[in-house]
Amino acid sequence: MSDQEFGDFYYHASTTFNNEHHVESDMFRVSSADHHPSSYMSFTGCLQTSIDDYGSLEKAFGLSPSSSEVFSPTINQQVGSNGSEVMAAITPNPSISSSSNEAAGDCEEDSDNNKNKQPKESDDGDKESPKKGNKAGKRKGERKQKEPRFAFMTKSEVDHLEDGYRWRKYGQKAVKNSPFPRSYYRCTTQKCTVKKRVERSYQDPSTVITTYEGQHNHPLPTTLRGNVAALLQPSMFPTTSFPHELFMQMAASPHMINNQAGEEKFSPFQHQVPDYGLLQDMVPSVFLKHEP
DNA sequence: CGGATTTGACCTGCGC
DNA sequence: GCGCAGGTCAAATCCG
Repeated sequence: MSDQEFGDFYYHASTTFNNEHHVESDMFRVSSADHHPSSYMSFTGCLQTSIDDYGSLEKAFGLSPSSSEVFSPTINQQVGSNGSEVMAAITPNPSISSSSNEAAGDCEEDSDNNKNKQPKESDDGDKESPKKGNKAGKRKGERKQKEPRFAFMTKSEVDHLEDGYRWRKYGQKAVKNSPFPRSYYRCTTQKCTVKKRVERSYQDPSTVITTYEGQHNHPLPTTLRGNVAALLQPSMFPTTSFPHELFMQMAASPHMINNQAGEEKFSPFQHQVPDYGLLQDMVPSVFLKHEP
């Protein structure tokens, strides 16, 4: 099923479901000498050139130049059955000190993201601003730990792909050098700090780039979508480690189109969502490592 | 009517 | 210091 060369980090895996649905994953490391997370990148399809900096990486993903993400180990997954395609990147512990992505780090220290939401009654006493005070709630000098990030690209006509969780949109911004806006979502579950950003690639408008930040600290909403909820239940994953949880979402989300209402409108493939065993075969072991 | 979305304003960090 | 861009807030609005 796969050939695996973690020596210099090329990974390819392919899996066929029911002789019909074919999934391929590719991952490789650009520079074996570089330990920086950015040394990992997506390969298949989108990258044919050597990428040595964030800029080219962004271009490879069709991101706006300023929306710099540090992509680390990357899966490129292709689901052949319906033409949908997913390419993914994981940032287990981004170490960059990007400014624009500062908010990503907010989640960790404030277990509940209320600090962001209630700046006015914040303890800092800077209530001078009638609208919002220190909305970020960051104390100067404080270094915020960034949440792990997971980004993937999906060929889809809808921006917001259903992934089993409930999200509330809290913002939308125009993206520089891109005609498509970026949308910001937060998990609606209390005390869950997970956020995601959704934007279209300006290079390939048919591609949606979704970036998750943080880890869900709760099971899937039980009211949600029968089989997928069951498939993604933490009981299946006693310790829901972030990467493979999202890989599950990767596997499922391209086929769950914008179904916030909750009813099931899955494509036939959904009923063949791979079980954990299959995923273990599909996903490099590094992605399946459970937290201690 | 309550929850979700929209949207303009505001905040922050970075580069120049 | 200023401008820019990303990210977030929260009032207004929409919708079931």
